[in-house]
Amino acid sequence: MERYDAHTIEQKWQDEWAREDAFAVENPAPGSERDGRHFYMLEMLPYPSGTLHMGHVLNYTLGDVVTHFRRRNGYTVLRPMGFDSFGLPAENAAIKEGGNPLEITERNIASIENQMRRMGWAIDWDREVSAHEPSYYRWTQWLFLKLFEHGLAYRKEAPVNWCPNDQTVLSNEHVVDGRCWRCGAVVEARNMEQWFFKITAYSDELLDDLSTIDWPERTKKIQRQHIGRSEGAELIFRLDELDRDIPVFTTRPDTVFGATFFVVAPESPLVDELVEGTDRAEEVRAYARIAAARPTEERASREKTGVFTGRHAINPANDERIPIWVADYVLMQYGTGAIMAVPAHDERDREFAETYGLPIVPVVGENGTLVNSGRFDGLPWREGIDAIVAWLSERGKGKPAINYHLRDWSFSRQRYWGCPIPVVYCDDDGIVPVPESELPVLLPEVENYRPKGEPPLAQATEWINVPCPRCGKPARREADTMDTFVDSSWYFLRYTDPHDDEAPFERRVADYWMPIDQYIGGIDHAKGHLLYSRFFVKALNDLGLLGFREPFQRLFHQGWVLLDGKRMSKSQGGVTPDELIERFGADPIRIYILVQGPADQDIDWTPDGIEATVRFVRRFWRVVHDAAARLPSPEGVDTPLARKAHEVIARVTDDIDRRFVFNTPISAVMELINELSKAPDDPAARFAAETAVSLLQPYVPHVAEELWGVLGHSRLWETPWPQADEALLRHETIELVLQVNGK
RNA sequence: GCGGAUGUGGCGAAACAGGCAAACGCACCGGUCUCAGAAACCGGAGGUCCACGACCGUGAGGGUUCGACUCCCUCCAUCCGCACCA
Repeated sequence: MERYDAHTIEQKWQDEWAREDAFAVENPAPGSERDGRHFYMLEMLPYPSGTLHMGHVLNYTLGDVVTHFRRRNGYTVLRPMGFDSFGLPAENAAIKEGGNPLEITERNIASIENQMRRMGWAIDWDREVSAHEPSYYRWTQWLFLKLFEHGLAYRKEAPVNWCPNDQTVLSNEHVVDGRCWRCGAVVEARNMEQWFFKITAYSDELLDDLSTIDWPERTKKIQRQHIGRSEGAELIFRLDELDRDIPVFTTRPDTVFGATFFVVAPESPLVDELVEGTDRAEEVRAYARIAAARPTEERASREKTGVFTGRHAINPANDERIPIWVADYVLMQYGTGAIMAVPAHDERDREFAETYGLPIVPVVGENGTLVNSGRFDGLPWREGIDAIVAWLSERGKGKPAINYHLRDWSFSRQRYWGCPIPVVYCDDDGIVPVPESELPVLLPEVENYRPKGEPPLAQATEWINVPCPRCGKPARREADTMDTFVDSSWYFLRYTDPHDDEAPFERRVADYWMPIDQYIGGIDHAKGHLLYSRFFVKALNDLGLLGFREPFQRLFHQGWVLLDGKRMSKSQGGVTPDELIERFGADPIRIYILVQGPADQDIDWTPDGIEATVRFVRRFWRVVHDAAARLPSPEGVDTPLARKAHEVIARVTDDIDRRFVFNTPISAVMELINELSKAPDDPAARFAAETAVSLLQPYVPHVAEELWGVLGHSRLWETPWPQADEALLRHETIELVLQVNGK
């Protein structure tokens, strides 16, 4: 028996799989129907920082086990890989260390690819794509143009987060406690023209279709909460002095009789209109300017402030004149940017009313019925909602309405390393799309990646100055680039048809593979990537480019790998996958990362654990070699060891297939190995060894393949999955448990 | 404040549809082998006690049941998400 040498074995089989292109799959011939024997397995694609980390190892090993399991159960499995290769980190590295983002990115990709091969993951490398390659982002631009054409991408002025130190706009995710995540400077609010995708056009559908997909309930909850649909009414408040109506949204129209004042958001255009030409104009405008500039985080944490405008509105329910205030606790982005304040029944309104001495009139009594509400007194407040809306509606002063928290997706970034937005600004023609035939708009080389009050691309004078595609007069290209989440909102479609140079993908092919049967990735993408991708698929479906409306049929979130209680989202000293492969080999790492506990739960990285796994693999190696020296087991032999083997087949299969758990199968095979080592003379010894090797192959494909050869077989990676014999699953004796008084 | 998840030996965990709690593994203890150590192998182990056995044990308390880690109710603790959304 040779010594178990992970590196030799792993290299040997990785070379073999690469030579055979063992995990590549063909696209269907025209006319093929999706037949239920096809499986699209996908894990979220990595961002190419310098190296993989243990979280990646868990993510992709999980997907790998599923891939092998499905393949050996007769499925054709599409399991591609690519890189989310645009984005800030490469650009920042270039600013900091010199070099350019392209070189840094491509160096990192090469390094990660190498690590992925060394992990032995069964990937179809023929379909590899990277977001920064012109052959990919050409189609990102093409899809943008389609969305623009249909009004789903648009440009408007909106408040953004501005870092005065880095001289750039930050996404909401990059503002931490009101500060820039990189330099720590306090972020300012600024109004800027930005590009948006009209994701809000799909609010209801994004909400409703959650019931059609097999996702963890907590993820659906996060999306539901993020979309934040609330039903209520729009009520009209009359402003006699200006001969004008102001609508407000409320979820509690039953409390309208208690609306004792009215509040407008500081950034509302209404503010100017209200105070124009009055003696309060200066004071109110000064307040509004300061309050509006304050970041939302700060606004929420400090005491509410406000100022009286001198104007009054008419409460539509009781015709009372109520004062109009401007206050920082009212948000412009939600509803109409103005509210009716009901201090008796809303905490925020109460706080404000108490601070400024405004009247508080209760309109819902202790028993939940309406009071001080005229003809509606005595009605339970829930019934009051419909009754009052109907009554106001008859008088033209209100109607039922629905509001959402979800806002349109701002996707323009004032940074360099991203997909150029293919439009040109012309003085005469306005925003002009770049003609399809001129795609891709290539990202040009620039001198300096650091933005200085304008995006780096604005410095690329030769690139930015072009004739208008429509009239030919001098015009300028868009200098903003796209958020990287745009790239990752459709990559799974490109995988289905990665070499297509006529279209982003052929609809027939995309429809064949999609939707993804099993998607695996972190829950941190619950309301970002996972929502954006759903929006993209729905929009592209509406454009006739796809035949389905949800991208990810089943979703699973792996847990985090923790070191000293902290997430290993970065490579950490001593425990990078590279170093671990070098010390222990890929197979022990693969098994370790899954045996620790349920895959959707966080696991602690411990050095002891990996040592134990190495010991187990050596033991596995030895016990199987011993069994290989035995005579082949007779077909259908019925011994305790044979029955154990069949029981373990049934358990492992059920665990992976139905339960989607990956730790207990390893325990089950360990039990089988233990029993085999205790009963080496059992006639089923060889069968038990074959079963153990076969069942463990998805976890440790290299050593399993080698041992399969030792047992006299070949090509385990395409050998059908073992079947449990029902006859041998029955226990020969029935245990009769008698209990008396529960004992 | 709103929403969600989790709580089982010294540790990671298992027990899937209510049926012998702690499988499998770590750490630990003992033994074999060895000059010695490592490795490997064999064995032990929830707690308490009058120890052949008995009792207690799944965050706490109650309930349903012949029987509860599992189902129901009330708490407690920890973690996560959202949060001036009218």
